[in-house]
Parts: sequence; C-alpha cells; structure tokens
Amino acid sequence: MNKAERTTRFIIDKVSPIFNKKGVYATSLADLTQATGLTKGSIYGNFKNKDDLASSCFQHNLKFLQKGLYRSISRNGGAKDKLLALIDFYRDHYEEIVGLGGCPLMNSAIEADDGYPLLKEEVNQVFEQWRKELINILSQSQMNGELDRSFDTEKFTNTYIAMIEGGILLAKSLNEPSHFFNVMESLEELVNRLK
Amino acid sequence: MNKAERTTRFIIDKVSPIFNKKGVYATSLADLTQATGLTKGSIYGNFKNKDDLASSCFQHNLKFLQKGLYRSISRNGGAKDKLLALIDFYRDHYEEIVGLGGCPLMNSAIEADDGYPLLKEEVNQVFEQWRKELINILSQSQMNGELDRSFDTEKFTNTYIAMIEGGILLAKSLNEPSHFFNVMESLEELVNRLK
DNA sequence: GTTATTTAATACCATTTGGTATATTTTAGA
DNA sequence: TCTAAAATATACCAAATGGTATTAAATAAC
Repeated sequence: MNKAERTTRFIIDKVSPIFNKKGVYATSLADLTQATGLTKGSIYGNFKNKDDLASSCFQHNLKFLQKGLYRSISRNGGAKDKLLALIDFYRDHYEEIVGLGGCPLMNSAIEADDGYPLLKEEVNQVFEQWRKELINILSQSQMNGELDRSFDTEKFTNTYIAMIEGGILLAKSLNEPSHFFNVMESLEELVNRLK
Repeated sequence: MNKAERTTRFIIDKVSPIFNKKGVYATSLADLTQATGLTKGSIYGNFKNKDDLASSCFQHNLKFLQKGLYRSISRNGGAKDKLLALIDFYRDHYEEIVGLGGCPLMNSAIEADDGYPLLKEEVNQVFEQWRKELINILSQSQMNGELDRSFDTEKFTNTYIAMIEGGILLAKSLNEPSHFFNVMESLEELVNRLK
C-alpha cells in the first residue's frame, strides 16, 4: 500500500462518519480539511470532487452492514435461522450504528430522494440487493418445504426491512435504544411465527 | 386576514414542500424567492430568518398527518378500529405524502439528528405526541377488556410507528408504492391479531 | 382623497462555498 | 545519494450564501 492509497483510506475513514451524520451537501470542504488535517489540494488530489468522495464514503459506511447481512444469510440453517441471525446482528451493533450517525442507507435515501440522482442510484441498488437476498432465502425455504408455498416472500421482505429501518429512525431520534429493541422483538416474533 | 397574514401563508404554502423535499439546509434563499416570486426583503419581512420559516413549514407539513391521526383515534370503536383507521388513512394518502416529499417527520428527523438542535426538539415532540396517543388508546383498550393486561402497549406502538415510517422510506426510495402497501398489510394483520 | 403606517423591493455586504492552477515537498526507484 | 515522479500545500478564483439597511410602493384608517 503506497502513500496515495494510504491517504485515500485515511480520508475515507475520517470523512465517512461526517458525511453520514451531516449529509453530503451540508458537509463543507472546510469540514473535511478540519477532520483530516489535510488541505483541499491534498483531498482533491485523491478524489475527483466531493461527489466522488461521497460515493466512496457511502460504500465504506455500508460495508459494515453488508458484512452483517452476508454473514447472517450464509450461516447454516433455514430461512428463519438466517433472518433471526440478521436481527441479532442489528441488535448487537445498534450502538455502533448510532455512533456512526445512523443507517447510511436511510440517511442517504432521504438526502437523495428528491434530487441528487447519483447517490439515489447507489441507494436503490443497495436496497434492491438487500431485498433480493432476503427474497432469495425465503424462496429457497419454500422449495425446501420449510415455508408454505402460498407465503408472500416479497411482502415479508419489505416488512422486515421497514421494521429495521423504522426502528432505527424512531429509537435514534428519541435517543431511546429500547424502542429499537422493542421493534426487533416484534420482528423476531414475526419470523418465529413463519410457516 | 390582512395582507401580511396572507403573504405569510402564501410563503408557507409555496415553501413547505421545498423544505420537505430538499431539506432546510439545502434550500437556498434563491430557491425561496424563485418559488414564491417574492424578494428576500419581502420574505424576511414576514419571517425572522430561515430557521423561523423552516419551523413554520415543518408545522404546516405536519398538520395534514396530525389531522389524520386525530380523525382516526377519535372515531368510535375500540383500539383496533382506531389503529386500522389510521392505517387506512396512510394508505389513502400515500401518493399525497410522496408528492409532498415524504413524511416530514422522517425527513426532519434525519436532517436534524446530528446537529440542528432546534428542529430536533420539534421532531422529538411530535414523535412523543404520536407515541403518547397510541399508547393511550391501547391502554384504555386494556382497561375495557378489549386487550389483555399483559399486552405491551409501548412495544406495539413503537412497532406500529416503525412500520409506517420504514414502509414509506422503502417504497418512496424505490418508487414502488406496493412496497408500502405490503407493509401496511402486514401491520393490519398485526393489529387484527391483537388480543 | 390624503396621510401615516405597514409591506415589499432594491442594493448591498461580508463570508463561505466548491474548485483549480501552481508551487513545494515527499516519496520511491536507480 | 540523486533524481524523476507522485503527493501535498499554497494561493487564488468566481459564484453563491444568508442576511440587512434603505428605499419605494401598497395598504388601511380617517
């Protein structure tokens, strides 16, 4: 890893939480130079522009959650086990997510949704990827006979995602982690009741 | 209603959806003059500053949803009926909410959550008000005997709110209303299953 | 219709914004 | 160690920002 790669990573490490907390637009270059201790010239030597940096940071912020997703769904067991494992992942890392400024997918979705087409496209891809993976394990579970064939996999997937995101929103806003754990309990019951 | 009041309302009408879509910070005074056809001097004659205007617009954007809440919970019947009525309200007005730029509570919560303490306080109050009202009708329902006394009213309330907000987020981001209706179906089943 | 007052438009301000061309320093290879 | 190349800092720019003091116009009371 040469110098440039090292600074590139350094910048992403320092800047990612700021983008996630304040939003890309509201974060000024001055914020970035202050957070990194570098100058504008240095930052723009490693990134084409603010959007380029923002995109890298978005992907970086997501890596953590994507790891959790893939670790959960690649575990042994049926669909229920995987879905419960993912719930546990969110439970175990709730404080970490809050510390980083909340779910980057939600934050970016809100910032991007009316305007900001570049970021919006990235957000959509991640949402769709998430949906696809969940629908997939539920469908497989239907073929295995674990779940009934009449079961609406997409509907459940949308509900599952909505509960996680909505739970984070409510709990983080009110600074009351128990609200999130409440929602995760409900979701757990929903998963356990699947058949 | 004198001239000043009329322009004040006119400004709020024109500006509220912009604030909700773009966010307060990302909305420039130029956006405001363009949207209203008025000049900065005129706008600042009616509002102390941008934050003052943003606060008025936030309240204005919420009025619509609050009306839906209070119409639903003041209807005749038990807790289930009220909760189902509110779900129907969100179903019936989903497109309207999207057209306005999404749920103002969610949008403002995300923008306010790290920094922007003024808006954050308003967001928290609305969230708490919503929670209070739902917990209230569920508690009353427990006393009436409609619901079991062991039932966790707060947990259900948090889940209910999370599903609505999460559903809007997912569906609006992917521009797929059916995702929201999916989540509302799940929520409806959850309510119907209460006992 | 005249006038006092309220409301809106104009013209301006200092500051900050994202971005860049150039100069300097640091790095790494010979 | 010397040097070419790469990485970083400096100094600058035009445009846009939120905000305001002042001027002009519209309103409402008499």
